[in-house]
Amino acid sequence: MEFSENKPIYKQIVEHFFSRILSKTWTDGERVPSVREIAVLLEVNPNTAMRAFHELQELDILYNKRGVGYFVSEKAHKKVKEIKRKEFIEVKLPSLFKDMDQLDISFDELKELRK
Amino acid sequence: MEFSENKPIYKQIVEHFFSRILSKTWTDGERVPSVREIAVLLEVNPNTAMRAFHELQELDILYNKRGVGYFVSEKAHKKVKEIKRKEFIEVKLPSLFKDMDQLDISFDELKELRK
Amino acid sequence: MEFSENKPIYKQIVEHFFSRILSKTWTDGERVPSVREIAVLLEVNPNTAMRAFHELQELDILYNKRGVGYFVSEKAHKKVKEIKRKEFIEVKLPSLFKDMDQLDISFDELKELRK
Amino acid sequence: MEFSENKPIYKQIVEHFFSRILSKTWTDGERVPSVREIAVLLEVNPNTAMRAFHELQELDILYNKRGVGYFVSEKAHKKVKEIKRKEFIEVKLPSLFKDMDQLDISFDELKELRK
DNA sequence: GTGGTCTAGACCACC
DNA sequence: GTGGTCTAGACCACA
Repeated sequence: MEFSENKPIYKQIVEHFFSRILSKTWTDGERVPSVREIAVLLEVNPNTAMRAFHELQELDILYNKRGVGYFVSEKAHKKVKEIKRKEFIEVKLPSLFKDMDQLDISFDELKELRK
Repeated sequence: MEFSENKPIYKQIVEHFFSRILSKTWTDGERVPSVREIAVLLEVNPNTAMRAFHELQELDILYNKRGVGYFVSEKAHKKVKEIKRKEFIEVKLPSLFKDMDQLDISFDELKELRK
Repeated sequence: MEFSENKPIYKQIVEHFFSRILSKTWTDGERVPSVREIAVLLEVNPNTAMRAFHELQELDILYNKRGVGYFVSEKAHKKVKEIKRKEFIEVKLPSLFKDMDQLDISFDELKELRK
Repeated sequence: MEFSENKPIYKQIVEHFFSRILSKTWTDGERVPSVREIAVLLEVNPNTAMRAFHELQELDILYNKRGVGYFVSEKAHKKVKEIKRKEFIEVKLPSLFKDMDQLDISFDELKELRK
C-alpha cells in the first residue's frame, strides 16, 4: 500500500480500517486479518501495524480475543461514522470554508470540481 | 501568536505570511519585518523564524536584499494563490469528496453547515 | 573531518555526499549512515548534519523511509553528475575562460600546469 | 550592475576594478571615479563601495590623495596580474582539475566547450 | 542594522 | 532505533 507522506503511517492504517468498515467489507463481529498479515499486506513494520490495532481497540472499533485474533466490535460501523462525522464537522469543514473564502471559491464551483 | 500543536511552528509562520499576502496586508515589493522582528513579534526563536523565511524564499514568495532585509517578490500574491489552489484541488478536495461519500453528505447539507 | 572556512559546513557535507556517490562508495538504493552517525563521524552538531540531509533530499539525491533512515535515491548518481556538470559549464567554465583571457594563458599552458 | 549571489558585493566590485585595470581601461596614475560615483553607478550602498576601495588600497592597487580622490597606483597593472595569477594557480586550477576528474572531462573537451 | 551558520542540548512522534 | 522541531545563545560577514 502507498502511504501519504504527511500523515503517520499507523493513522493511515486506521483510516484504512475505517473505510473497510464503512463500506461493510468488514462487518460487525467479523474477524480481521492478524497483525502480521496486515503488516505483510501493507508492507509495513509489524510495530506500526500493532499501533494501529491498539488505536482501533481504544476506539472500541476492534476487540481482541487472546490467542484468536482481532474482531470488529458490535457497533463498529456506527462508531466509525460518529468519529468521522465529528472530525468532519469540527476540523475539516472550518478548514474547507476558510479555504473557499481565501481562494474565492463558491459552492457552485465546488460542485463543478466534483466531476 | 498562538500556534496549533500538530503542525510545526515554522510552517504555521509560512501560512501566516500566506494570509498576509493573500489579504494584501503585505503587497508585492514591500519589505517585510526582519527575521528578528518576526521572532519577537510571534514569540519564537529567531532560528524558527529564519526557517520560515527560507521556505518562503524557496517558494519565490520572498526574496532577499543582502544586508537590507526580505521583500515580497513580484508575483507573490499570484504565487500564493497558485500554491493554495493546487493544494486545495489535489489534496483537500479528494479528501472532502471521499468524506462526503462515506458520510453520505450532499452539497445541500454542506451549504447548510456553513451557517 | 576537516572543513574549509569559507564555505558553510553543511554545504561541505553535501559535497562530501556528492563525492561518495560519484565514486560509487554509496550506490543507488543503499542506506546511508543516520543523521547522528554522520554528526559523530564528521564531528559536527546533529543539526548541521540534518541540514545537509535536507538539502540532499530536496535535490532528490536522498530519500527518507520514516523511522528507518535515509537512502540513496534511484538516480542519485546521474543526478549528482548532472548538477556538477551544470555548475561546471554555467559557472566555472565562464570564469575559467575569463581568467585565461585576462592572464593570457593558453590551453597548452593549462595542460603543463596539470603536472 | 548585476551581482552574483554567492560572492560578497564588495569583492565583486574589487574584481570589477581588476578587470578595468587589466584591460587598461584605467591605467597607472589615472584617477578613478569617487566612492560616491561608484556607489551610484553600480547601485550599491556607499559603505559597500567604500569597502572595496579599502581593499584595493590595502592591495596597493589604489592610493588616496586626501581631498582629491583615489588613483591607480604605479604598478597596479603588474600587481593585479600577480594576484590573479596566484589565485588562479593556487585556488582555481586545483578545483578545475578535480572537477575534470570527477566529471571525466578531458582537455580536448574543454577546448570544445570554449566555442 | 541585516541575514546566516553553528553548537549544545532537549523533547517528541514515529517505525 | 530513526528523523524532526525547537530553544537559547553565540559568532560572523556583509550592507
